[in-house]
Amino acid sequence: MKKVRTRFAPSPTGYMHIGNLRTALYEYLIAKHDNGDFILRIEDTDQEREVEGAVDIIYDVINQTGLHYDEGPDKPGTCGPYIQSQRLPIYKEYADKLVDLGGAHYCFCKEEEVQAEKEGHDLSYRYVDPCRFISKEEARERIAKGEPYTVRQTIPATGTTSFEDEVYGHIEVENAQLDEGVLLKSDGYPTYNFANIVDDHLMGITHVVRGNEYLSSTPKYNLIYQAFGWEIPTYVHVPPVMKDEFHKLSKRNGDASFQDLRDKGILSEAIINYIALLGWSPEGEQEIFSLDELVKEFSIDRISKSGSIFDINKLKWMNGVYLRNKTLEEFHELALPYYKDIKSHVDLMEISKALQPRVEMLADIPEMIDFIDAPYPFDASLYTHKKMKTNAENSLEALKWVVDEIDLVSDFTDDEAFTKFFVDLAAKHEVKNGRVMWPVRVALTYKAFTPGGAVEIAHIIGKEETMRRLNQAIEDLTSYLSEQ
RNA sequence: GGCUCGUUGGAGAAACGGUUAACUCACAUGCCUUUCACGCAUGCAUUCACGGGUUCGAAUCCCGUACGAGUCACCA
Repeated sequence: MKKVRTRFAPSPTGYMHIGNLRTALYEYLIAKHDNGDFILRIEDTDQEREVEGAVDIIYDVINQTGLHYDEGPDKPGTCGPYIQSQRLPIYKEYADKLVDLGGAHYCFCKEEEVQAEKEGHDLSYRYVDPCRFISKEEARERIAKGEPYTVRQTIPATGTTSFEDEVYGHIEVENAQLDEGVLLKSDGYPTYNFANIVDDHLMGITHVVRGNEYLSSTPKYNLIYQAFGWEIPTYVHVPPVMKDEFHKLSKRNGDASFQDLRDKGILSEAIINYIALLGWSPEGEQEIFSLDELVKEFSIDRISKSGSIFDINKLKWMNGVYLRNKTLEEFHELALPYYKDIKSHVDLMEISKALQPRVEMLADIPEMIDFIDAPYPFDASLYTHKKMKTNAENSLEALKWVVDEIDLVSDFTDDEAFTKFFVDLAAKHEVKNGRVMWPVRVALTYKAFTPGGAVEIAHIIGKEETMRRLNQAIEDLTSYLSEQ
C-alpha cells in the first residue's frame, strides 16, 4: 500500500475561511490517520488576486491549529519548490508534452474575442476553439515568431468520462459538457486546472481532497491524467460549509474567518473540533475531540454529502466546554488580556474564578465585569424579584440589616464565613437567604446578571467599595420610596 | 438553460431493509441555588421534501416531481 499523501493547496488571497480551514483539516486528518504525509503548497498562479501577507496568514493559522505539514515552502521535501510561481518551467515543459500527447493544443485566440463570441450566445453555448485545427508545425512557427498564445485542453467531442469519488460515488459526465479550458495562460502561468494536476502527480499526492464545486470539472482533470498516462488519485470531494440554507460561507459576505473567531476569544482547539463535525460525524457519541483524537477517529466514509450550516451557537457552547476544562490558572492566563480596562485594584484571580464556569467567548468578558469599577445606574425595578420574594421596600430593610451588622465580617475574602454571615442574618430575621442576598447583589451592581453572587462580588470589589455601594443604595432606595 | 450533486426536527447529525427515528446545540419546563451560569432531569420529528413503485416489511432500494446548491473564466 502506497503511503498516503495529501496536500493543502490554498491560494494566498486573504484571510483563512472556515471552509478552507475545514478542507485543510480533513486533508491533514486523512493523511495522519494513516501515518501519511501532509503537504503545504501555495497556489499563487493568479497574480491579479494575490494579496500581500496572505501567505503569512496561512502559516499563522497552521501554527495556531497544529495542522503541521511534513513538506512545504519552508520545509523542503523531495518535490519542491512548493510555491507554484516558482515552478513555471515545470508547467511549460508538461504543457508542451501534453500537446504532443494530444491532450492539449496551442491557442492564439484573444481573450476578448472569446468573450465576445460567448456573449452573443446563451449559457448553453460551448466555445469551439478554431485553433485546435492548426497544425503543430504551424503553431510552433507562430510561437517562435513571438505571437502570444495559450495552451488549451483538447477534449473529445463525444463519449463520456467518469470517476469514482470516495464521498459522492460514481460521477459521469458527457465530454460534450466539458469546456476546453486554458491550461497555460499567455503570461506563462498555469491555471489551477493544470498546475493542480501536474503538482499533485509530481508530489505523489494520493488523495485529492477539495470542495464539491470541483465535482463536475473533475472528469476534465481525469482526461489530462489519462493523456499523460498518470495514475488517477483517490478523490474526496467534501460538501460546502454554509452560512444559511442558501449561501456558502464566504468572506465576500463578511462571514467569519478563522481570525475573526479567534478575535472573539474562541480557542483554536474549539474551532478545529467544531468544524471537524461540520460535514463529518464520528462513530460514537463523543463530540469533544482533540486533534490527536480526531486523527484516530477520522474516516472518509463518514463524510456527508450535503452542506452544513455553520452554527456559531454550537461553537460558542463548545468553546465554553473547552474553557471549563482548563485549569483555573490556564483560564486565568487566557482571560487576563480582557481585564485590561479594569481600573480598580482588585484580585484578578478571583474574577477568573467567578468567570470560568460562565464564559463562552473570552471577548464577552469586558461586558460581564463592567460593574466592577462602578455599578450601573440606580434601578429600583431590579429589587423586585418574585422568586426571592423581594421588592424595593423589603430590600431597603434587608440592606439596613446588612449594614448594621457587617462589622461582624472581618475578612471579605473568606467566602465561607461571609456566606455564613448572610445565612445567619436571614435566619435571625426569619427570611429566606435570597431575601437578603438578592438585594445585596443588586445594590452592588444594578445588573440583572452577574458572574457570581453577593458574596463573590463583595469579595472582588473589596470591603470599602462594598460599603460605599451599600450605603449609596440605601440612600437611593430611601429617596426613591419617599417619592412614591 | 445544459450538466453534476444534494434534501432526516430551528442547527449539526445517527440509522447502512425490520429500533419507541440515537446523540449534541438551541428552545421550554422542573430541580439545585444568593441572580446568571454550571450540573441534573424532563419535554420537543406519529415521521424522514413530495408522489408513485419494489418488498411480508422502506427514512433506508427504484422511478418521477419539487426545491436548493455547484458548474459552464487566461479564479481557484
